[in-house]
Amino acid sequence: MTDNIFADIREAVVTALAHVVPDLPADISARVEVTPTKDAAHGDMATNAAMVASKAARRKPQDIAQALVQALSGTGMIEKAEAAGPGFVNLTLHAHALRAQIPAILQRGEAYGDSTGGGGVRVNVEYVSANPTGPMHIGHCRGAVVGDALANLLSKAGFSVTKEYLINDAGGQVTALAWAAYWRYLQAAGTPLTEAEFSEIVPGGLQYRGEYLIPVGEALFAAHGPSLAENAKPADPALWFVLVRDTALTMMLASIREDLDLLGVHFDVFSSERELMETGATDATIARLEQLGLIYEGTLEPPKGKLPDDWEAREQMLFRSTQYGDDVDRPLRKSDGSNTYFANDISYHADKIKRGAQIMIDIWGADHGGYVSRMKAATRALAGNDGVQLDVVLCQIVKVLKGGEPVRMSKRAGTFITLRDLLEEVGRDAVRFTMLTRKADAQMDFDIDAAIAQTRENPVFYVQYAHARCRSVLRAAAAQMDTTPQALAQAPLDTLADPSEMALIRRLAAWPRMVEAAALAREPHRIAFFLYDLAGDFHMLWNRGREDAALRFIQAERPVETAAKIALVAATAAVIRSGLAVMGVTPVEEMR
RNA sequence: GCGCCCUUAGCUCAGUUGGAUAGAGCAGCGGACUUCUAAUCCGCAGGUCGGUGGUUCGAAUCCACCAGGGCGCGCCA
Repeated sequence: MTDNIFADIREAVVTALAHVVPDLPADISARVEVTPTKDAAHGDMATNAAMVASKAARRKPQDIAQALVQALSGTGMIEKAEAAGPGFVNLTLHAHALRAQIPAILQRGEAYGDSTGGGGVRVNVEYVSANPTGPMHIGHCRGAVVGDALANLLSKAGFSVTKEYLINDAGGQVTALAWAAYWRYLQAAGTPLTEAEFSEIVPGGLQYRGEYLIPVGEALFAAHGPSLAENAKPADPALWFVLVRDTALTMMLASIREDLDLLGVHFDVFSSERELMETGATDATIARLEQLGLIYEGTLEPPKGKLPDDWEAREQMLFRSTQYGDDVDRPLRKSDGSNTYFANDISYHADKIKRGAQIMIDIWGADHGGYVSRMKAATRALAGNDGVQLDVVLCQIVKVLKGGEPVRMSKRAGTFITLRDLLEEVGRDAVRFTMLTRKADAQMDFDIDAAIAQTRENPVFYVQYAHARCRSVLRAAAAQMDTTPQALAQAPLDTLADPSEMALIRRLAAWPRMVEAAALAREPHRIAFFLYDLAGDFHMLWNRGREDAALRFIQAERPVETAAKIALVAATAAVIRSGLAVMGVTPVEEMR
């Protein structure tokens, strides 16, 4: 027996199938599925066992189905088995077997649905990894929520999960940040220059013009006075660059961590790209690839179609990613001899493997989609026979709407809506839940009004309301009975028999299976939809109590029935909390 | 030009990894409050799953081609 009633029944089916079809190859029985039925007329569960075994057994699916029906009917939890359609076996469980999930849920509480299926395999989930060059914005937010929920989901599914953030504190963006922070410093020092005049002396021009760097400039001036400039005019970068850069990085990272904290996202590991580079890790990684014969000096074909203005053929160090399924080989060195970002990123992934990751999952923005195949190629090259695997989850763009109109500007950041703006307006729970109401690889419209609306349209509200209703009933019931989980788990449940009660129990029993399937697919949004459906089942049952007094949860004259119903309500609340915990959303006790 | 992602009801989206008659919400129409909060619920109506072929017992799902939308395509990270 496990928490997962589907896994239990599947075991029974596979065992029966082994009797019906001796010598069945293992890969065939691995394909046997036991799934919930869509239609209650088909019983509680259906299995495809007869159909997947048909070819290997050289028997008609219907024949095997008939034999399975014989073998399974009336055994264990199965009350009835029927062959149907092209070879399905529909299973109807004893009602008491389904009801038995309720005490199981009450005993486990939020841990219900925890699985050992992951086998403790070490998974590294890397997400956000925003450049520390400014505040977090809406684009980062989706990746943060999806990554965090996926990491929680994998933990629940029995994987050993590390949550990791890579600080991209190297490269040209950081140089640009230093110059932008230096501009704010000059302003704090009372420079006579205009922004345009300053921009002319900045290599590549002034970037990052948002107001968020003003505190950095002020902090630099407070700490160092006018000493980093010459009469409030730009001084030799040798005098200030490292200091300004590091101050800006430190303050930006602190601000990002504050934002993440407000979002409820916490990492186990922060890795620094610059530290990794300074240890020479990238050169070591390139040397290793060279040993594998995967490095050569060569010239890439120009991209087809419209050429970049400054295109010229150029020989550079290339990685044979085409050997691992990529379209073209990829450069590891720029023309000035420094490493490309790709080279550093290979090295970073090698580092994650070295630290013990068996599965790496990267959460990226959709604009990095073109990068997936080369990084997977690099991982395959590095992993050799160890079988370390890289999965990439791409998060598509989020458009923020308010009153149906796109929202773009942020006062603080200038060009984008910040995470903090959104959190202030919508709140953490609604942001997190709403971000999980779409598949990651589908574009999302985030409507601020819809996210805070208190109607069924808003799944955040609808699920929270269901939980609050559960708690409300439990508070009321506590006046006349012991409502602790331990006490409720002892309640006789035979009186739970109404179709809407049984439908709710079936939904609850499907939760462990949902956790495993969503974790396998790396799709945390499924949790949001499951909870929405579960809330619907509960609201329906609640309202049926208005029409039919026998379905009301608290019935003063009938303590036995009441105890059973309250146990069901408590189990419902526990599963909702279990799901919300994966999503990082706080369950509410009452609506106000 | 090439690669990746997407296309499902009027609108916004699910679809349990290839299963049975494709499901929700909104919008539309009709109902349910003396009650554990009606912020909810029930019913009706709404579909050529972008298109055409293919794979097989079986396709919204897999493959090929086509159309439309998004993202990307050597010294950005």
